[in-house]
Amino acid sequence: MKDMASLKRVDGLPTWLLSRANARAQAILHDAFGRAGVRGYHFRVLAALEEFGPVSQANLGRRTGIDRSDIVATLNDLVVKDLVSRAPDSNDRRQNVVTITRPGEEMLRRLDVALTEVQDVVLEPLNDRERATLIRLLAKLG
Amino acid sequence: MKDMASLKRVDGLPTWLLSRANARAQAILHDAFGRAGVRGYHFRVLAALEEFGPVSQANLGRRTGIDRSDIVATLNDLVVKDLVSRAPDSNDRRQNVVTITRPGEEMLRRLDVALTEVQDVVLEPLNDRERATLIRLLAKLG
DNA sequence: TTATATCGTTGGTCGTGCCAACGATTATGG
DNA sequence: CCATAATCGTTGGCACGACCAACGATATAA
Repeated sequence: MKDMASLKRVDGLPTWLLSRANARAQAILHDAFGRAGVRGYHFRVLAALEEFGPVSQANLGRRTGIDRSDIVATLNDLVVKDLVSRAPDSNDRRQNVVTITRPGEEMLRRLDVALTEVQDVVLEPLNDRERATLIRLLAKLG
Repeated sequence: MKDMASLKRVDGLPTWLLSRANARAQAILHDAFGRAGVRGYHFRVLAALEEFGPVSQANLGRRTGIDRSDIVATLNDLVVKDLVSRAPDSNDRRQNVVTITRPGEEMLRRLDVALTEVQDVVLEPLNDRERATLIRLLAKLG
């Protein structure tokens, strides 16, 4: 959202504050990811692949919380960019085995750096104590 | 998002916690609004109309932070539901004058109740002190 | 009066998140 | 052993919030 002259009716409401804060955070994140040529889904899939090793698409979906159908599209992108390889599973011909490639791992490292920087930009208005408190409360809220 | 077995790489990151907490909050809100037959845009437009009185669509967009083109679609819905009336401005024939109707005001009152309840559901995991702190920190973050 | 600005509107795009259904394959239970 | 059920990848769709470009009509400025 560009900007707005805050409505009395929503101003200060937790749901509103959450959506504003999140919008700002996601904008910064989206920007950083965009500079690396990826979106959130790409990162999550790469992260899951590196954390769990080669897995089927269905399992990838379960571990990332991304719908099977969206996993397909995300993998299509990643395969084209050679960040991931997709091969039929010889033990179960229903499944594919998805593996992160070397370029994929390198991309992930770059994204890690970007991600860390983003956190700092997002939390910039808060001091260390406030940051810790916010994280604790948000985690409780989850 | 249905659920997921949290990735090490994102777990605990402010951007992630914010997005999770917001997703939960918006799901609850979306649900409550849905039961009343409206979406977020509808509420924001009604709220702005009641707060500022009859205004043009462009001004409605500025005050709500909603794009002009989306205002058009939102008003189309609201007009059909008789929650709002749209008439050409006789002083400036480029503009329309948008006014909230009686049914619109009644709807707004119902939405107010729902909105208040939603806040409580969203904040349910926190005690009063924590709620105040969260609100303060989120506002700072905005 | 000519140029510029604003208005409503149409018709897109994007990202995230869903859901239904299909053919292919594998597992399960009578 | 065979029928039924479950799972897989995939296609194609929808919702929602957010944004953008461009149009004709109208109004304001230089």
